[in-house]
Amino acid sequence: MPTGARTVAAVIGEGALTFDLAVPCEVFGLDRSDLGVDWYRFLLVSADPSPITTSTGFRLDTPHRLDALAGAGTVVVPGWCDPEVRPSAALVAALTAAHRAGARIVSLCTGAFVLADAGLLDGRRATTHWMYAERLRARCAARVDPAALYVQDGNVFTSAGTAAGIDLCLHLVRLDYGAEIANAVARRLVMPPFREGGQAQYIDRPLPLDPADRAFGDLLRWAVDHLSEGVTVDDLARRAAMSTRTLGRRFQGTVGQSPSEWLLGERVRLAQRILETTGVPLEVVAARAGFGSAATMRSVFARRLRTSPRAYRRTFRAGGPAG
DNA sequence: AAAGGTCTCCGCCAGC
DNA sequence: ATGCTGGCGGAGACCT
Repeated sequence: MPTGARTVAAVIGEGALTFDLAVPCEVFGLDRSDLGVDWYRFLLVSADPSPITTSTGFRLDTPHRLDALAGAGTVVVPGWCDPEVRPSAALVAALTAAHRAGARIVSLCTGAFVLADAGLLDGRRATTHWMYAERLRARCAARVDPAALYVQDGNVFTSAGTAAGIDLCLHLVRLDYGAEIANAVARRLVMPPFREGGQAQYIDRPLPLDPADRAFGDLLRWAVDHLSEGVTVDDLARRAAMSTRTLGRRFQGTVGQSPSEWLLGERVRLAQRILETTGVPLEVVAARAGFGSAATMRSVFARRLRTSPRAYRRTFRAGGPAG
C-alpha cells in the first residue's frame, strides 16, 4: 500500500455547504483510535484563499492548501456552493494529478460537478443529488444514475444528496477496514450501516395519493407479509393482475428497483432483524426470510452487506459498542 | 467448485 | 398521434 493511502483530504472552497463538509470531517476526521485500528489522517484543504465563507455565513480557516492533495490516498469533494461556479484550473490540475497518482476521488452531492469539470467522470457511472442529475448529464459524458445513493466506478466514487454522502463515506471505511469497523462507526453515527433502496424513494412525486400507487403499496405490504413463503416475481405479477413485464416497469418507476432486487432487499432486511433479535439457527433464519437455503442467504449477505450472517449477528446482537 | 437449469431483466414491437 | 400494455427472446444473473 502506497504511503499516504490512509490519508484523506477534503477539498472545500468559497460557499462550501456546511453539512457536506462536515460529513468527511465526522467520518474520517475524528479520533477513532479506540476502535483498535490505525485510523485515517485527515486534512481539510481549501481551494480558495483561506478563510473562506461557508454557505451558512460563518468563516472557516482551513489548515491546508491544494498542495496537500499530492500525498493523499483519498480526495473528497463535498457539495460545491453552486454547480455553475466552475472549479479553478489549479483545483482541476490538483485533482487530475491525484487521480493519476492512484488516489481515490470521491464526490458528495454536487461535488460531482467538480469531478465532471476535471474530466474524471467521462465514460464512468456516476450519481449526484437527484435535482441535479439532468444538469450533470449535460455537463459531461458520464452515465448518471439518479436512483443510486452512491456509485463506485473504479477509483471514482460519487454520491447523491447530502446525507447519502455518509453512506458513501461508510462504504470507503468498509473497503479500508472491513464491515465490522464500518458498522461500528455507523452505530456511533446512529446510521444504518447499509441503506436499502436508493434515492428514488426520496424523489418528489407529484401524485402520492394516486389510487394506482395505493394499490402498489398494498402489493408491497402483501409481499413483505409473505416473504417466508418464497414470493417470486411471478407471484407478485399474479397478485397485481398484470404481466411481469408491466410489473417490472412499475417497480422501476415507483420503487426505483426491479422486483427481484426489491424482494431480495426485503429478505435481507427481515433476516437482519431476526439475527439481531433471536439466536435461532441460520437455516431457520434463512427459511423465515424466504431464502432458498442458508447458503443462498450467506451469498446474498456477502454481496449486499459485505459481511456474513454469523458476523452480522455477532456485531449487532445485544450490546455492541455504544452509540 | 463447477455446471447445468431456472429466473429475471430489458429492448423491441405490435396491439389496444 | 400518444401512452400504456404485454409477449417474445437473448443475455446474463442467480440458484442448486
